[in-house]
Amino acid sequence: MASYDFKEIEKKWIGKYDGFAGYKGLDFEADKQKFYMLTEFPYPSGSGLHVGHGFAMTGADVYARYQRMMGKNVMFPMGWDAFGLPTENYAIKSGKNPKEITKEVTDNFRMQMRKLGFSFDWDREVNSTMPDYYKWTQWIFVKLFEKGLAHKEEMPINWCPKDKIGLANEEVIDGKCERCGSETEKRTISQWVVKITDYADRLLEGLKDTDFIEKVKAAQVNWIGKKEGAKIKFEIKTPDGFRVKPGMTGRKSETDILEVFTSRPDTLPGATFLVLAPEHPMVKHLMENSELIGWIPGQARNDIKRYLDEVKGRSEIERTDDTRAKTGVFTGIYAVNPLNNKEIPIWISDYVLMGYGTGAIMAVPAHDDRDKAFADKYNLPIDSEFVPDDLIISLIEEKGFGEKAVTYHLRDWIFSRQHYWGEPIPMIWCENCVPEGDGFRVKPGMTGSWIPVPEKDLPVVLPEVEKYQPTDTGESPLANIKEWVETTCPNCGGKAKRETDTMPNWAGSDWYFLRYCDPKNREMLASQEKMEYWMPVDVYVGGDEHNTLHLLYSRFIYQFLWDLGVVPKIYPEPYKKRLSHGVLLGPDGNRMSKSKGNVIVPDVVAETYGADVLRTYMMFMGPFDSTMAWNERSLVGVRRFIEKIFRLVTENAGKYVVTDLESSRLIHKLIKGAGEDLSQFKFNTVIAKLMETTNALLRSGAEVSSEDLGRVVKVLAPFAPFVTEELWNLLGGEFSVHAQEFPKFEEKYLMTDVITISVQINGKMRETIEVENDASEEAVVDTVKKIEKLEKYLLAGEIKKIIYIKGKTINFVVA
RNA sequence: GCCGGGAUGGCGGAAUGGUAUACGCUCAAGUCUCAAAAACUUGUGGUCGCAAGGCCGUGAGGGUUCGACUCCCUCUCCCGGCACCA
Repeated sequence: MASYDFKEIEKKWIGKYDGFAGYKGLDFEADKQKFYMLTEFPYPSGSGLHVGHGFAMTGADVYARYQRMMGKNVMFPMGWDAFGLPTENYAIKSGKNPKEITKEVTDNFRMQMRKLGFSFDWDREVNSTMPDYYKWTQWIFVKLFEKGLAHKEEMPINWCPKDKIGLANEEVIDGKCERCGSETEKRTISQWVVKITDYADRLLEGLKDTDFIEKVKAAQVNWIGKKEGAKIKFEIKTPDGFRVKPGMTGRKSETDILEVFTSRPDTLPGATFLVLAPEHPMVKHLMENSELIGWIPGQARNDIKRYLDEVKGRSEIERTDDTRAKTGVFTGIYAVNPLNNKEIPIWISDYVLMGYGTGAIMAVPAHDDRDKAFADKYNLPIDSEFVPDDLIISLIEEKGFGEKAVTYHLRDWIFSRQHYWGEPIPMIWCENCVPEGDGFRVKPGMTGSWIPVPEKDLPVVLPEVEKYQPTDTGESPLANIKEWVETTCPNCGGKAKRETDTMPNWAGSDWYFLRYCDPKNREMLASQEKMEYWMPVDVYVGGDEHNTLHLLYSRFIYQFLWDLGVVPKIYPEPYKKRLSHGVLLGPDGNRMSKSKGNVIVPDVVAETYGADVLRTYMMFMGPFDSTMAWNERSLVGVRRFIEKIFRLVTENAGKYVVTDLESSRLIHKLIKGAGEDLSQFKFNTVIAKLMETTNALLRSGAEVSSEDLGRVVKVLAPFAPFVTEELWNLLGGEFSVHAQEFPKFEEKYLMTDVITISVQINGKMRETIEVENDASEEAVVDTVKKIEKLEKYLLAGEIKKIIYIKGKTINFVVA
């Protein structure tokens, strides 16, 4: 019999799966339960499929195959999240068109995935950079605009001077650009902003409906960062006495009143000063409003100016470094603590952030370390008084100087990017129109307005440009294409200009799981019927790095589409279960990186060992969600296993009609255990069990029927698709093993007449004995008492108690 | 600091209240061979012992239980996420 030759086998079968019906999810299959298995679609980079992709996708593939074998109608799609900076940067360097680059790299990825035997349904392939796809990404944006959830705003943004791109808060890590690592600066640019904060509570609540693993839920909850507390109003003492109530006098309330947010209103009596963020509007107001000149003493005025300049020049990295000594400046004016009427000074410091709460805090040095540090530095008083927590809110509300309030860590989503390789934002600026009601009206000379591109004109196709480089003014290269920018207003037909910003990377991946349900639909993003059939995603496998942002954004968009009635109202969340896969480290135990030279390339491994060995090894390394280092020796161990099972089947195929009892027991035990483990994503122990069974059968020279060999082959099939197809074929099975049902175990083989139980004395294991399956306590006690070597323990004292757990153990308590 | 997850042989790991270390790697001995490799067989937690066997042993300490890797409390360390977020 020939030995295991993976090259031959993989070559023989690989083509048979092109267009193979068994891997396709059938819309509306009535006889079967649907199962939507999703794994993140990759960003196709020039360096090809990474072994990390291979690992995650193999896990998802194994599960999808298992579900198919369990009789489900499985949709397991794949696509390309292909907009993004690396491609753009490569285009800038090489002068190649990003479209062509994307075509090349996706072809390469697809070929690599085919080699690794992934059972994707290629009929459903999507590509976020194709106009027929991003038409709907743009359409969703228009809907956000129409519902008042998108608007353009002058916003200080994080600016990466190297990539020349504005970044969302979440794209800045430790004050550095997520992509290139350069330190970011603050710049004020007019940006599209999406009001995800309107959905903060929904996004929090919705988690209760899901079956996400704990750490994923925690990541979402943390990011949303809901905090309950109170907003408290402090009156400002003016030079001419106290202003009593907002709105009661000629002056605007903002002049007199400072509002702070606190999660500890009970510490209000201990508030000994107020601190404003340098960007707080009150600061500007006090400094620039001529009416208020004189409020702030001259010296303080100079100090404030100097401090504001100092802060402005400070990088994001410095500002968020909490080990840095606190800095600040006294404004020279005072506020009044509404609880005890004490006058407390108002300071400005950059440890208070404008983006959170109200941008102003009441400082309670007795209860807060940061306030304490500030108080110590500037010799401010400390007061540890507080009032009982349960009384304070009602007291505050009763007296009218504050109210219960909730604040969130989650910020609105900056949606503009000044780059070429992204979805154009489908908006047009018209000087002559203004919004009115649900629509627009022609009213020249007024403010002008942003008008969405009508659905019939979508998609706004990304035009070809000569240079992909962002402009130095911070505008996208699209701004240089005059004939594209200049257009007509959809409302008045007059001259108008297109938006030149493009969308962030996340936009295309927000809703791709919906498109898979109906990838070729030209009328809508997906038909109701198809979404109704396939949604929600049953299992979503992805990386930890997407547990906050991608997950949150896509849940938000789904909830928004739900409100629009675009997605069917079956399940309020897009994903039922979210699972995060582990990380593969290089052989040296470090993260794989080109500079460390420890990168494992899946193609190379597959060339040497075969796709089956590679896949099986990756699933055997450890738990699917853990971090593991690559180990070539263990890989060889898995190759030995595949060779053994190959030998077991080829040597016994067609030889026996009936399997001996002992072997049947082993095989049925395997089927039971493997099924349980597979359903819980415990892939490593499935393989361990397969190894155990294979070794035992080979060692005993068992007589195993072809039918039973087939059962073993089927258990291995999700892991090693090629070799199992070959073995299945050899056993006389019809193509394909991957269209077979997962074997079922028979209870009768799991029962044995004689079982081994442990004998414990005072809880300590002393001996194992063989007893009849259903032996009574008396019988077991009898047996034990006859064992000579146990006498010394049993006679050491009186037997106080005997605990007999049938089938497991008997414990004698001797004292 | 907050949140989440961990800590088991020389190594990756298994065991969710009942025989700790399954499975794989490593290492050793043996079979085969002129020899080596591969393959196969056996062994491989520590310690005492010629042996039979004993004692110890799942990060540390305590607790619950007839019995704890597993449940509870306290602590240490490691990994991941978030963070001058009031």
